[in-house]
Amino acid sequence: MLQHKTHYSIGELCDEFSVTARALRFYEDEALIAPERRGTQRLYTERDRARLAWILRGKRVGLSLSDIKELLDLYDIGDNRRTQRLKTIERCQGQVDKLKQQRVDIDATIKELEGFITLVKSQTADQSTQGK
Amino acid sequence: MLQHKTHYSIGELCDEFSVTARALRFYEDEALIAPERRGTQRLYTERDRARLAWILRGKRVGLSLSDIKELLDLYDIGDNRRTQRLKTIERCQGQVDKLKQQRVDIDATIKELEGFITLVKSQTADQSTQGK
DNA sequence: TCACTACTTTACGTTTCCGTAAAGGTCAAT
DNA sequence: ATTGACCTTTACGGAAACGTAAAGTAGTGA
Repeated sequence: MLQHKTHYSIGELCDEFSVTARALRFYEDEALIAPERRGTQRLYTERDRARLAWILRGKRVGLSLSDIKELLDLYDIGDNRRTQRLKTIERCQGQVDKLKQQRVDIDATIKELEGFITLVKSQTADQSTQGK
Repeated sequence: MLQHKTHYSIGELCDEFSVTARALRFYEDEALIAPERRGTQRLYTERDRARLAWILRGKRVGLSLSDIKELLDLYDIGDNRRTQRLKTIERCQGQVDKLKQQRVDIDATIKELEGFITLVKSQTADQSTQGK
């Protein structure tokens, strides 16, 4: 049975994801994760771990913690009222649009930087030719 | 001759790029742009305008102002020493790598959000079918 | 001359996302 | 019993990127 651990200590998650305990506690203060307790110590479940992965990826793409919280909450709500679902779709679509625009910007920036690199490299090649 | 203006006031640039004058002055304090002066007022050239566009796109992809400054400076330096050029290439390549990783994260996030949207939409469709 | 608009500087305030002590609790191994 | 590793809370600190008055200047039109 390939079954991974069902519980993680704060230190384990820190090591796995290369974040500080301070950060994890901060995310908890901000209600992004809510690990159980064994006495005073935190016990993270597999679900908490998945949420953490989501949080960190969200950060890498430039979402704020409150954006991330909102999206995570939307996943969880399971609210069946139609209006609520429409709002959910709207919010998500908004983020998707932002991310798509961001991808356009990223591609343009990569292109420009790579062009510049090529230019500088060609100069370096010139000199090394002369330098021989 | 299709020639655009050669000089812009701070207000014009603000309108064009939807940024506040405060932001532009802040970028100037941080040495990201250095407009001329006519008396006390700032006169932005076409080059300043291009730099501003670069700055704002850099921001949109999540670069810090100091990252942006560094890259802009690299464009300008024209330092011909070989070691300097190698450093330049290294820095740029580093940013390119970061941006490529970011694109991977963005694609994954978009995919996940769109999947979720599809799911919620299907539930909404169910209910509207029943609701008829 | 008066008013208006666009510009200027100086300077303190704000939000986000944690870093970094400080001071201590818990449990296992020596 | 004491060390050490790992955990806890509370609370002040700090960089980044501006926001936001406050108070003054410069040109323009009526």
